[in-house]
Amino acid sequence: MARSDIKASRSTPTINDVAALAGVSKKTVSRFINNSPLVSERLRKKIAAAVAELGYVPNPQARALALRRNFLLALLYDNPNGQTVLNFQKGVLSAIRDTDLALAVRPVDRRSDLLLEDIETFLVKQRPLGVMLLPPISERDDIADLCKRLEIDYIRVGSAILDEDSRCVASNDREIVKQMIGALIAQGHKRIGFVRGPAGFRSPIEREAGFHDALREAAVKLDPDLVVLGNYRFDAGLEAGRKLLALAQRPTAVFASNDEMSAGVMHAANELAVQIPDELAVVGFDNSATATHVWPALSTVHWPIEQMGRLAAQKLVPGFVQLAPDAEELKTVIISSHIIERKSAILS
Amino acid sequence: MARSDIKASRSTPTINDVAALAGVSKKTVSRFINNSPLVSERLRKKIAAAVAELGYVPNPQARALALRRNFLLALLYDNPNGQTVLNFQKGVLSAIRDTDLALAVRPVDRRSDLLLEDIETFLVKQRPLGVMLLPPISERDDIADLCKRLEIDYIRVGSAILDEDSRCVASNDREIVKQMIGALIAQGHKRIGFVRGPAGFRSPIEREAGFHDALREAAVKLDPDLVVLGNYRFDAGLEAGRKLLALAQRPTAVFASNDEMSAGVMHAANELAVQIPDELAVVGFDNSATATHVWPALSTVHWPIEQMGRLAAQKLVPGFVQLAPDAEELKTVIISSHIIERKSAILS
DNA sequence: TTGTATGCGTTATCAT
DNA sequence: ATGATAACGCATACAA
Repeated sequence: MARSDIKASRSTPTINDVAALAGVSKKTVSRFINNSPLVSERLRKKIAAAVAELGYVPNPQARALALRRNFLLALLYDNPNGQTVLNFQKGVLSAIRDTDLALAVRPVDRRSDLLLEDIETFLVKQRPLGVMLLPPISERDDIADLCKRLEIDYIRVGSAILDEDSRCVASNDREIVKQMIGALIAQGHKRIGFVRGPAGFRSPIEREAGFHDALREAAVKLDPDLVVLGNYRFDAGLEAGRKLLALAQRPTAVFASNDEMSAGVMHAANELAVQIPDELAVVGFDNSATATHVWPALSTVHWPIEQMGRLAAQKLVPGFVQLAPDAEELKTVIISSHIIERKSAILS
Repeated sequence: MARSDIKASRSTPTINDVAALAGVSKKTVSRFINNSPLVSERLRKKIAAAVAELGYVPNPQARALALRRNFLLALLYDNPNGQTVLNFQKGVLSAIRDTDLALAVRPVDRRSDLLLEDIETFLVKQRPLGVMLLPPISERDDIADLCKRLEIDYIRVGSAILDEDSRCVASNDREIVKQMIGALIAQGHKRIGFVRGPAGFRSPIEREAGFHDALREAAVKLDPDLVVLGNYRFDAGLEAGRKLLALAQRPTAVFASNDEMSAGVMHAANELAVQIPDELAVVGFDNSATATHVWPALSTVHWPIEQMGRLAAQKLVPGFVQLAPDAEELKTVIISSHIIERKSAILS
């Protein structure tokens, strides 16, 4: 091995070893590593050979110290639907696969008084290249401002455009819900129940707006009794279903603002032996695993959260993604959802 | 502000600033930071005051460089059930909350030829304090050996003890499945279908062993037709259910090795209008979200994967966990599952 | 118990 | 285009 005549570096080779073997300075090797154009083709080759021979891998900790920045993407969320986090995470990871980047996940508590301090501590410590904010905390301007102050890039993810285009990834919830409700109306439904998401957040608002849009467009009048509040959890869906099915004039269809609540609505129907979809059509939103597990399988909106994760990562660190998407793609802000028809509601 | 008379450090304060303000050397501050006993009470107070005044936070990147070790826990997994990863992750995060530690997640592909190189590259780059291996890759000795060679602590998580006590966290799958099947037998079931997990892994083996144990103990003879192979996914459960229900002598109960497959079995029953639990009792394993979403709600084994995550983190970095568990607790290896009775099978 | 000098592996500055 | 030298912020070895 030629290694021995260099420096007897038993441990992992450093930039110095590469420089010595290639007969150049550290800085030149550094330039090579960072793809600087300021390296002649001749030296480039020599260095490449040295790197290969030594099996040199740049030390990210040292780079982090020198650059005051870690090769890390951070994912901040406040415990929304577990599937949401997981699927988003999956998208991010697929984007940074074969990359020097790592993903750090960080759950936070939006109800804590120390939320901002918490996040600041985390960001100051980890100094990630960028931060991805999942709903509902993506809606908070103070968190975005904090990132700006700390000079850390961020992407806000949501059901609507929450920031300038380069800083956000969104889905078209309002439009797709309008389409879904429209499909229900086209099937003859006139009394459509709507199980809303929790108050104070954007996605429930967007989805409800789509509901209203559809009714308005079809000139179906809104019965306030048919709109009930939920919190995106199964039990809320169950309660809402019971309430809706106890109405003197039952709805013939119910849209729940996410799949988990849809499952609750279906349970309520099962309790009363109300047949789905014959006596009650049920549709949801997310297309989570639950959607296929319930019986009958749930007709729902496919929320492209995984793709949103991939896009978020790509927009955050365009230079790093392997399959460098073309500039056009990086300008994308909205990823469209689509409707999936299964058995819980006939839509076409 | 006294800050100005120190060094006009506009940016984030470093250990030097603290040393200057407290009138001590860097090293003493370093000792203070690392809770060294070699610091007098007098200096300790002065330094604490300086730290507080400056709002000093040690730079983890610098520490990482000096210590050749990152303040990071890594979670390695090969795409098992999404819920599993998520719940485990949740447990880990709850353990390292309010800690300097961060969690990096890393999915790998166990079928790739480059699996080991992939993991090595990741570990060499990130240099985490420790790595947690989820099943099924936790079962691979070559990965454990790699960690040893790289001198990175690891914890193997599984359905059985896979390594020395200090290096693993396990659940008692065999025992709990035996109990579950026993409960079914006690309810009078004699023909019990068993949907197995994928071949080549440990958890399916353990769970099937529990099944056999129970039959043997109750002197119920095993009908090979009642054991069918699955792969932990919904479709496999559906297929298995169809197969079992097509048998001349139908089973009166079915155990599926995870909830997702149980949901599939329930679909098969629904297709044939076989009533659950009256005509067919169905039980699962995991107690995932799906278990409550299906109708009737699934009686299942609660697999304490979140607690396992917490314990894994605690065992990996006992010095870091906030709520320092007593030594006794850290010796724990097996976290017991328990049975949850819902509506899909009467168990008591 | 406390301090000094040096190292960790990289990048930035400013020469040449 | 290339290189010498000084950061980056902390920890370790060794003195005192």
